[in-house]
Order: sequence, then structure tokens, then C-alpha cells
Amino acid sequence: MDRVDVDGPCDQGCPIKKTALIIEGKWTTLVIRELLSGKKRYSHLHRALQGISPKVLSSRLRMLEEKKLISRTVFATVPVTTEYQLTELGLKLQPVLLAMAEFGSQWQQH
Amino acid sequence: MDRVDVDGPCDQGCPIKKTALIIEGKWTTLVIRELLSGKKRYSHLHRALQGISPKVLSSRLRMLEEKKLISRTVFATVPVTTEYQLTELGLKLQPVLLAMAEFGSQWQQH
DNA sequence: GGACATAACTATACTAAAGGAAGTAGTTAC
DNA sequence: GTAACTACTTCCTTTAGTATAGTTATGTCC
Repeated sequence: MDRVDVDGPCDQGCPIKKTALIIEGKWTTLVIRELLSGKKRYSHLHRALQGISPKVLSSRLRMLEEKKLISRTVFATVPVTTEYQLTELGLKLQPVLLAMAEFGSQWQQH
Repeated sequence: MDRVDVDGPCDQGCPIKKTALIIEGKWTTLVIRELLSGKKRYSHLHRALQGISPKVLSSRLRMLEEKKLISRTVFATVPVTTEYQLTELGLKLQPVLLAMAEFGSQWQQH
């Protein structure tokens, strides 16, 4: 049997929920934040996001790539390097991150 | 022993990270979305957010209350009812949710 | 006066996701 | 041949989230 309407009243396709499904995981917004300032390599991201495990980093990158928010380019350098970059679609997350930054800077820990 | 500086280069007090720490858990943004349209009771939230477990709902509400983003008022009705409402501080999350809604409505599932 | 209902939870058992340590593959420098 | 570098993967433990049953304090129904 199909699950027909699992969501609440205003939830069929609620746009906030759609976005939440992307960014709700740990580290996701910080990966995107790093990429807002331009293309970055795996090792740069790993160093910049101190504390992230390679497992979580690569799974986040794969998830964002699947959702067409970032692109992955491999270069045949020695050793090979990989560059990640926000797509046009991914760049549309910038206002979300900016709003988060605005809130965060107003918010003194209580 | 104290953990002294776990964060990366630009991370000591990165405002995006601060906001991410609040909203990164599952359901958190949807709880806030419900409260944006005014004060709500526990049972309303539970019905509106179909699929949320009472354990997660109450832990989210307690977390948001601790962080002074929502307030909790108990009424001596029969049976007692509880109302949750965004504080002035919590209302400042509105632009974040609006940006998320804007992105979500542009984003057709791939 | 015992059964049932309601609101707002808490408790318990289980599963999925995240974290930490270590290892892998290909290549080049020493 | 050994070490180093990049970009990962694998294995195992810990934490987060799900599903559902139970609790407390009333009050109504019969």
C-alpha cells in the first residue's frame, strides 16, 4: 500500500521542509559556507572544518552532489585532486546562510 | 580536562555555526515554523507535525526554551494546557525561515 | 463509584545516523 | 623499498531519533 499523505496540514511540499531536509544534518551548512567563497578541494574542506570526520565530509559532499547543489571535478594531477564547487542552484542557498549569519551575530549565548 | 578550541580557523564564534547549532536537529525548523503564526499548544504541534514523536517534540521545545527562543506558559485548565510562543529573540529567526521557504519553492526535486 | 477521556508529557526498547581510529590506492620523491 | 600525499573506505562505538506504551491529574458518563 502507498503512503499517500504523511505530512501535516500545510506540509504537502512545504518549502521550508524541503530546505530543512537538505541542511538539517550536522556539518551541512558549514560545508556550504566554505564553498560560498569559491571552489575548494577535499583536503581544504577537511582542514577548514576542524573536527569533521572524513566519512561525514565525503557523505555530505556526495549528498549535495546528488541534489545538484555542488559539482565535483577531478584533476589528473599528482596526486589527483578533487574540487568541489557550488552550482548555480547551490548558490541560491546564500540568502539562507546570510540570514543565519545575521541571526547568529545578534545572538549572544545564554 | 577542558576542550579549549575545537573550532577551525574562521570558526571561533562563526555566526553561521551558532545558528546551525540551534536548527540542525531534525524537526527543529518545523517546530519554529508552526510557532511563527502565533502561540500554539503542545497537542496542536503534535498534530501539525505529523510523524514527530512526543520525545523529540518535548526535547525540542525544552531546548528552544533553554535558549530563550520560545516561552512556555501553563494554564490551570482541566486538564492543564501548555502554550508555547516565540520570544522576541525567537522571532528573529523569521528571516532564516523565509529564506529557506524562498529556496525551497525554487527547488524542484531532482 | 468504576470506566473512560483528555493534555502533556515520561519511559522503554529499538533502529538509524554520526563520530573515531585505522586502513586503502595510486603515484612520486628520496 | 620506504615514506609521504590526496581522497577516500571500513569497522566499531556512541548518540540521535522512532514507535509505542505508560503516567498524572483532573472531570464526565452511567
